[in-house]
Amino acid sequence: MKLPKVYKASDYEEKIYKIWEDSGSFTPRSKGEAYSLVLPPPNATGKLHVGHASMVAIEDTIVRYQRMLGKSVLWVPGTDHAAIATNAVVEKRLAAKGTDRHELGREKFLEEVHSYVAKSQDDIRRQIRALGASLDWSRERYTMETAMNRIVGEVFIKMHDDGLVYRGRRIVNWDRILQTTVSDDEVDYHEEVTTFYTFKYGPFEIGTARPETKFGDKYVVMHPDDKRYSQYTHGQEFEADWISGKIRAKVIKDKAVDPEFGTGVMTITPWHDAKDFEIAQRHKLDMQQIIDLDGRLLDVAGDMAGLDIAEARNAVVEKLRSKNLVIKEDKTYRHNVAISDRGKAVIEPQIMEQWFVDVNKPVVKWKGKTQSIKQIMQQVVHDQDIEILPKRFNKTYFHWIDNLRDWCISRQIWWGHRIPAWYRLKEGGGHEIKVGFEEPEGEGWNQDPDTLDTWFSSALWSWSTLISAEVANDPKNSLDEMLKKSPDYKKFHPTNLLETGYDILFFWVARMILSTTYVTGEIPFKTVYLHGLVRTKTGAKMSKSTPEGSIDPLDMIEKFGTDALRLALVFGQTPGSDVRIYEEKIEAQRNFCNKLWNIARYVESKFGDEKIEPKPKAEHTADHWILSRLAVTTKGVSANLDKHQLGKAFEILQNFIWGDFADWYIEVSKIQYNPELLAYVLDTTLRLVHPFAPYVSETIWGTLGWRESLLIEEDWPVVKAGDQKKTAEFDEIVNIVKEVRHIRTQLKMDDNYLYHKTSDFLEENKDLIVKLTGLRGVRKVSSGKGLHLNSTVMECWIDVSAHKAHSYMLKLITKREESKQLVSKLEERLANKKYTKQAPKELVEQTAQQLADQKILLEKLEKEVGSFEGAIRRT
RNA sequence: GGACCCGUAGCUCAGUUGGCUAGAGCGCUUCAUUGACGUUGAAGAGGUCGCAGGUUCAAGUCCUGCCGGGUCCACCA
Repeated sequence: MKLPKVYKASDYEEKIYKIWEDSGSFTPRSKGEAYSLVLPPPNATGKLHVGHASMVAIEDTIVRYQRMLGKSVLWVPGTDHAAIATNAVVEKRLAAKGTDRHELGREKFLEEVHSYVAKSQDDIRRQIRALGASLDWSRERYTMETAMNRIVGEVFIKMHDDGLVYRGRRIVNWDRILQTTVSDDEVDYHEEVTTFYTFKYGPFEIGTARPETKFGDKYVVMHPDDKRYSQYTHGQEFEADWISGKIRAKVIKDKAVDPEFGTGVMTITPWHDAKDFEIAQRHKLDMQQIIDLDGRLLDVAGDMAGLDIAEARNAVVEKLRSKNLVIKEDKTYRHNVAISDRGKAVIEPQIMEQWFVDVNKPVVKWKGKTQSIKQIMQQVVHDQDIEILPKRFNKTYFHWIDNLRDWCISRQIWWGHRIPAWYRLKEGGGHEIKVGFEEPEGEGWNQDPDTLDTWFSSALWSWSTLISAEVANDPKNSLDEMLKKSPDYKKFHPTNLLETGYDILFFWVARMILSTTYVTGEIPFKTVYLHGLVRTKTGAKMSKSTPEGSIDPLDMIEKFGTDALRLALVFGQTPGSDVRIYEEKIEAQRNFCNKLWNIARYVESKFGDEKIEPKPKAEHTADHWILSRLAVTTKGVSANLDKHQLGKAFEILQNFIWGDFADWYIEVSKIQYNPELLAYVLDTTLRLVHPFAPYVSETIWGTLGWRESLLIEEDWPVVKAGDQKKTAEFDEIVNIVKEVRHIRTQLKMDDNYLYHKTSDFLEENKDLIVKLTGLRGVRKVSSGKGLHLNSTVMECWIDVSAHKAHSYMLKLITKREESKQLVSKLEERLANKKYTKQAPKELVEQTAQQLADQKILLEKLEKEVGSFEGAIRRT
């Protein structure tokens, strides 16, 4: 025997992956319809986590299926430079060495990052490979490679030329720890209980949770309709005693103020609050910076200048208290604090000059109309050019776009694509700005030190990965020429599928739609499959900080094998819903792989050295039955894979392999042996299972050696008309055998004879039944009046001792009661005129038929009970 | 404050546009098993489908309200 008794995944996986990769199976074939998708690029310095495993499992399953359908499939690998995250890691390493980026200088710092990335990039590549991902590594890309830099820069320049990218002075989210701006989407809000103060401010009472920002406040704002303050007019000035002494303040009336909240009056701090900024802009008010970029108070704070913002609150309150200006303190006030997603610092809004993408400017051509990128983003999903799975995310998507503001794309970190813009001091003040790769002519130009938001470059991923590096690196090529000169782009774009987590719908998916429609005039992908989060057994999020229940994919691969891990992740997988993963689940799938392995072992042992050609040649009843089941399974698996319902597809397949093939057909084959068909069923099963469990299926395929080619390159099974016929007879056998087993178990009759009313059909299959039930004999009963296969229990007359008969009778009585209930229920239903009139005809007919059948069964049951009662009385 | 999702067996979940006696896997109990199988096979127990109304011949499924759990967005000085 060639196959060992147990499938040990780790003995085969690495070898198999190498065979696949060397064979060129991962690169698209020249023939066939194109099918493409990109791997959402993992962080180049990241470590593989179970989320990656889930992503790869889903995508690889789809990719292998499409490949087996004969398509020319491209799945593009790549890694992401993850600007802020990587920048932070390297800065931390520098700090440990007692230095920092400023001491090192920009160039040295970037060298440091590059070498750090290069080192860890290999790890993630290896780990993705270990998952069995059939990615085309010859086309691997990296978001920070030089070609990408060129593409990203060109897009920036193009957007600038079209007026979509502009330099503006606006309020942005400032992270004081990372020392950079972050986008709205990178800000989280955490609820916090804090003190809400009410202060006396001139003739007013104002409320605030942030006294430490109030130094420069010189406007009080109230709703114009608020009757309590109707004696004050807009623009009216007054004097107030405030933190650093007497100030002159002004009354502003604005509808943004909620009269219900607090006293209905507030002061504003435009420099450090988005809403205040808007009010100030509306009324053209002065704005003053209170807090510097390190989070310290500026000179405006007087003797408190230089104090850290976190420490300033008490000082300010004490000062006001000493002036008797504190009226009320509510210590139970709940509000949300803005926290930076990456740096975990409290976000301090600041007014800064930054680069923005204008989402409302109608300058983009789409389907013959000139529109804003916001409108196009809405339209492509609305028109169903792009389908989002599950559908309910459409609503979330639209809602996000409705609230979308101009996107701040400049970051003050060094690691990233440097902004291709140049500044020069203008005579008489101000700056002159030029946008372009090359330093402009003339003296005194300096390049913008800032870099672009990571998502600005990630947003180009669907098509930038399809542009060949040589074409992109040639400075003569414009963006349009790059697209035209790239055969991969022409063949594979738009991509067919984008598979990613719903948590980055906004970060990435929406922005890909934004950039791609603008630059290429095409949608980036046709279908978006949003998978859920991977959770622990108890439903908690898997995170580094709470490792309880967390699953390390690499450990699991070693312990149970890649296939087992992948199957556990695909099991129950449906778009948009979270999946729980834990060891028992993986172990169960390991057992499934082993089951498959042993099916193959059995078949192989049966064949010995015989050369068998797999053929769908059916001879016996059971043969037709298994062929039919195989056809139904193939149909079901294919249909669900087409719908991206991987969980369902696999469930159908697993039920077939375990329940039909192993438990029934293999058992039957021990009596009625049809080698060609047995081989055929195994051959087809391996094809069906390959997208889900590539390693074990390929290993078996190779060991059996029935065919020259690799399984990965083989064709997906096709269902032929007629494959589904002739199953009724075997279904009967299955039913009878099940029933026989059932009664036998119930009565614990190990050696009793089982008398059958039997027909010629039963007689013909007698050996089979004897074998399958393990019973010693089936005796034909001569008094048989013909066979009623449909009424299950009645098939068996059992000669048993009285107490066994009694328990059997109880069983019969239970059945009879159930049957009675059903009969009366059905009768009632049919007696209902509204039902017979209004329900669909087929349904009524069905019900009538069911009633008739049930009545026959009931009659039989009653007779049977009667005869048993008689029998018991006799003994 | 706005939106979305979920609540079905001890656990994890299926249940299509309302329609046959509400299902699966795991776990548990019992029986069998040296013959492809880290076991596996057969069977059993276990459910007022969160609660209360409504629509309908018919509701786990549709509608309304409530309770409980979760997620996203906005944001209040």
